[in-house]
Amino acid sequence: MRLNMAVSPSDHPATRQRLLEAAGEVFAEGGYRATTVRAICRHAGANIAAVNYHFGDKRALYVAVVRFAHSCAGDRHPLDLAALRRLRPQPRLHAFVHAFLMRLLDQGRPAWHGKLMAREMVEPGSALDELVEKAIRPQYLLLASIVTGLVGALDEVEMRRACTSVVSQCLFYHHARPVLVRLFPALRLDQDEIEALSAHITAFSVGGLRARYRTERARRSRR
Amino acid sequence: MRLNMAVSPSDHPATRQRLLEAAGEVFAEGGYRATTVRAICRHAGANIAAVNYHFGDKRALYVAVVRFAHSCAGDRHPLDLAALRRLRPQPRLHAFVHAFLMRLLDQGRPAWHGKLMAREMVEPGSALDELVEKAIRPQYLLLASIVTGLVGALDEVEMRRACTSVVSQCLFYHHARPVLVRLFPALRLDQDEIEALSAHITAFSVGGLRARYRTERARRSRR
Amino acid sequence: MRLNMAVSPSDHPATRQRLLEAAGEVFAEGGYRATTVRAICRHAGANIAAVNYHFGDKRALYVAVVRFAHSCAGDRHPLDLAALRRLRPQPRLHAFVHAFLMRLLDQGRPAWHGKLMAREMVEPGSALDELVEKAIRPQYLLLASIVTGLVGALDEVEMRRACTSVVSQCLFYHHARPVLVRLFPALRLDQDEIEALSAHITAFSVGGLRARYRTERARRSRR
Amino acid sequence: MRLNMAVSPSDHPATRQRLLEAAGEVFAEGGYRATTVRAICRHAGANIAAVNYHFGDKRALYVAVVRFAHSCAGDRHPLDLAALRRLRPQPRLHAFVHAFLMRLLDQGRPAWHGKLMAREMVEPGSALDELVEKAIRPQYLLLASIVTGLVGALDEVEMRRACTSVVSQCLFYHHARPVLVRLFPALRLDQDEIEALSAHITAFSVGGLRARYRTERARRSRR
DNA sequence: AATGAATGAGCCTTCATTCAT
DNA sequence: GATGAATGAAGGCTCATTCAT
Repeated sequence: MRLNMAVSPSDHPATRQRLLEAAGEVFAEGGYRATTVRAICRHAGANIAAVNYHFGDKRALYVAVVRFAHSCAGDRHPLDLAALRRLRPQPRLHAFVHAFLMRLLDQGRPAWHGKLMAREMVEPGSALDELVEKAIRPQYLLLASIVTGLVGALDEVEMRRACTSVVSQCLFYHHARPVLVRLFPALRLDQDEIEALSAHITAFSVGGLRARYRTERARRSRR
Repeated sequence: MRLNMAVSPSDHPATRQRLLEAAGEVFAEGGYRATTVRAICRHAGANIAAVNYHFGDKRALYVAVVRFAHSCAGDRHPLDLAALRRLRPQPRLHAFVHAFLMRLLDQGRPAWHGKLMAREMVEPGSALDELVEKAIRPQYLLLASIVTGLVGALDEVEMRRACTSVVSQCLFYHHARPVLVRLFPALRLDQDEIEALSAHITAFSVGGLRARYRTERARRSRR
Repeated sequence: MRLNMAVSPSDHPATRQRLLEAAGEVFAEGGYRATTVRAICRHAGANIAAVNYHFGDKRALYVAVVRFAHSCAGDRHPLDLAALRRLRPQPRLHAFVHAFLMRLLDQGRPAWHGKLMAREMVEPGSALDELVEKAIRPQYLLLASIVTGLVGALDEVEMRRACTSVVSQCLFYHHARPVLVRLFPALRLDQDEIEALSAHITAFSVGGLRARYRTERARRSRR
Repeated sequence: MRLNMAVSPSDHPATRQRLLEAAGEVFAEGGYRATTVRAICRHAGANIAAVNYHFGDKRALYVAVVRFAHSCAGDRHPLDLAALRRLRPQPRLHAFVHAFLMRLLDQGRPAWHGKLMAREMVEPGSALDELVEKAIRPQYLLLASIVTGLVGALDEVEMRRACTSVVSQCLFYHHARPVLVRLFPALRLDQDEIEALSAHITAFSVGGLRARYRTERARRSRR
């Protein structure tokens, strides 16, 4: 009887936390609308009223899930900014692309973070504003600095086009996965493919950027 | 006399057709799940039972809509294959990219074809298999031939990577539009931007493809 | 098979109507909050979704019920205004009080009209504004004219006090019925009691009004 | 040692008491059904389980509240029976009416006693039987004695009618307040109006009672 | 004595679907 | 061929209540 002092917080992981993880998975799988709180609760082994008790309502739970996903975004595939800075421009872009793809395509658990965010991008569900400012814009600025390192400074419009050209190649493998699976039945998005893909996207992008933007000045400053 | 065998589909402006168009718009806007048959029928000026009468159920209507969208895919922004073939490789890619972007971003009505297909790619709804074979694979093969024209023959894996790198840059502007709107409040995806974007994506892609794939053999065969 | 041509509109009284009547009874019995649409539908022999189909939602049904109750308010105990005008002041008040009590206390069916309105007065449920303007104010103006006939013209404030003194005696038998049946177990609010009550309230009120308001001028004008 | 037997109810400012007061206010405001135990506990600054802990369940709390309201009924507007007896009949009725109105309409806090009882009269909630015997019948008997002082002895039936005619005029201002507010937007039930109303109801009632009941015998006995 | 977490019944509403003309 | 009415399954949410400290 006295033994359960330290038990409940550890083996009964707070229900709230279980709810958060379960909701993450289910939301990532089916989207906001198609997901029922009943399914989430069943998945979390919790009562139907638990989500209302802990989060207020379905929408608030969703926002909490997105926030949570972002909060532990770099846990598995962190980007060491200091190390990044020590690399030369092209390897730097490679590191960025690689980490990006890993976060999106990693099948390990919890693998729903990337999926959830990608989904939120396509069909915004009241958490996108925050996500953009806290998670996406910093990544954009990081990529922009890498691009500047490669081809020199660009004005705002061109920088936007340059960065989207890079980033879209990564996200596509997530967004269009259902199509890719059907179009290329042989495709396996395993670790090897991620490596090859990182190399491809990096080389393709560097080639594209240089062809489009590298001026004499930039070329000289590279030497 | 039973004369109405062939009459009703012609004299009444085809409730069935109106349903199809209305459903296309609404599905494209909100997705399968979020769209109600009531909304479709209201939009089409038809009775609530019309969907089930003409198509059996909601899912069958959806499949019919996707099929219909494909059947008139090239109506507004057709790709003249013969004309395409007369162009040199880079302008040929530009024509492809331009038509692709137009189909996705054109705000005119009925502009739901591209939107619907893009959506179906992200969240497959039982019509994707057919869509892939009838609409997407032909486009892929066309693009592959254009790429071959630019950098010579590639093996299956590299061709897949090359084509996705091109196509992803176009689709991204549709898939990630909610993010882009927030990230770049000044962005307007109007006709001018579509022109600039076509040029950018073409130049970027040609640069990327050449940097990555152009061999001596390909260079020579280009002369 | 051909026999049911005229059946459905008559023995299947429009569902909507059955819903209206059932809702009237149940709302009158338990109030807006305590009443469930399930109970209403069960009572009406209709499906749970019927109220949504015919009225939109619970609140709209409630408003429709109040409106309906008012629309057939005078069906059972109408006040013949022309006949009223031919009476002398005191009998005129008696007629008013009598009709008022009948409407409130009549046990016949549908007897929920009065109950519903009395309830709406105590605990307003989004239909009171309309009820006041369409049903209550006209009655108030009628009573005011009767009072004027008895004691001469009064200013607005005194007229309000005079009329409420009269009307409250009637409504009390409805509002406080639960108390009355406990306080006076012998009390039966049958037809006889209603008659006696009408006489009592009339005499009491005329006495009260005259004691309080009758001036010399009014007394003279009465002759 | 188990010293806390008699301690806890005294040193902690009686959660139970705070609960009782909070419940009184909230019940009086919204009625039994519409009031949630959560709202009560929040209002009392107590835990959600406190109600069930201290009272068993919601209904038991309600009964306790009604009982409590009655137990301190005369705290704010007491009727000094001895002083009452020294007054002449009409001032005695005035004092009764005035105290009654004050209890019902006083906006001060805690003013929920009268409101709660008035509500319980309209919609009995399992505490009415006790309320009638302990609180209402004594008041009725007191009023009956005042009426007897005014017009002499009456039989049970007439006494009931006489007293309800008086009392209904007071309660009406509580029961029908929502209607009155809409019907007479200028009406303010402040202290001044309560004074004027007491005078009006007293004069009206005395006039009514005398007109209806004063016999020669009663007139003589008054001298 | 008192609490925060958890429960499950039940409510209103929505939806795709079917029925009976 | 086409319709308005009706259906029942489910969904999100609220609430009084109980459990385990």
